[in-house]
Amino acid sequence: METSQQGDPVLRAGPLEVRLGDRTVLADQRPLPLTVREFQILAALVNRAERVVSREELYAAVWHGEMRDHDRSVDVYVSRLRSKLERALPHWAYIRTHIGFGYCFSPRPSTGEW
Amino acid sequence: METSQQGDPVLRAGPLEVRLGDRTVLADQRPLPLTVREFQILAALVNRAERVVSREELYAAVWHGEMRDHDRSVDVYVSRLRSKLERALPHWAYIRTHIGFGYCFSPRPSTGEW
DNA sequence: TCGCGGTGTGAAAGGGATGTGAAAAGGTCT
DNA sequence: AGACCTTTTCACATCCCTTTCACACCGCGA
Repeated sequence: METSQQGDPVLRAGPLEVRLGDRTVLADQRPLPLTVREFQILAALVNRAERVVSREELYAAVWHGEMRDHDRSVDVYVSRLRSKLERALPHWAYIRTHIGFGYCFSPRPSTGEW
Repeated sequence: METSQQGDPVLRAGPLEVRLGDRTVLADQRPLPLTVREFQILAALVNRAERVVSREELYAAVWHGEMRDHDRSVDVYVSRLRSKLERALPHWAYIRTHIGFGYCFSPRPSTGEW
């Protein structure tokens, strides 16, 4: 993965820039404020870009524990993350749902109507 | 079998790429969305490529149980799988029917009219 | 030609999975 | 304590997946 001048890993995907090292996200060069959990979810997904990640794996990566049955935490934070990303970058989609398994970070220009 | 950077088993057959490890299928490099059952059927077939697989074996591989007489589940999902594959890759055929036995994953360019 | 077994596939019912707003609980600062 | 923000949990609506049924088609044998 690309790294910044300070050596921090950085991911660029369209107008989105995720600086894992300093816990910063830029959308069109503008800072996108995320809460701790939101950033952790995003980071976990970005670190596994283009791979389908199970809810259990995401949960373990963020909460460091066993996910209880029917726990919806992951879904809730993915929803909030999507919401912020979409408001900042309306013409891009980043997180895809894989029903029955989990999510996949897969940036693409949104095909929806403008 | 070939493996990806993450060490996941990958099968390439013409323009089709099946990543068994991360539950992803690419058609001409583009993600092909499959449901759980569809992917399981495909995975079971790919794992037995070029072999004729009985309905019973496919059923056991996906549903983990004894197939009831006259159960059509396998047929239905093979049909849906074919449908999605054909829509994504019109000039290729992947699943052959062996009447009275089952199916066989055997990729080949389609000979149909253009 | 008729009947029959085998297969392809559309359609519908039902249920599980997901998106998401909102309340409850917890933390931090002053 | 009070204000404010975040995390957690709950509840509900919606979506879409699975399952099952039914019908059509095909090839074959009587």
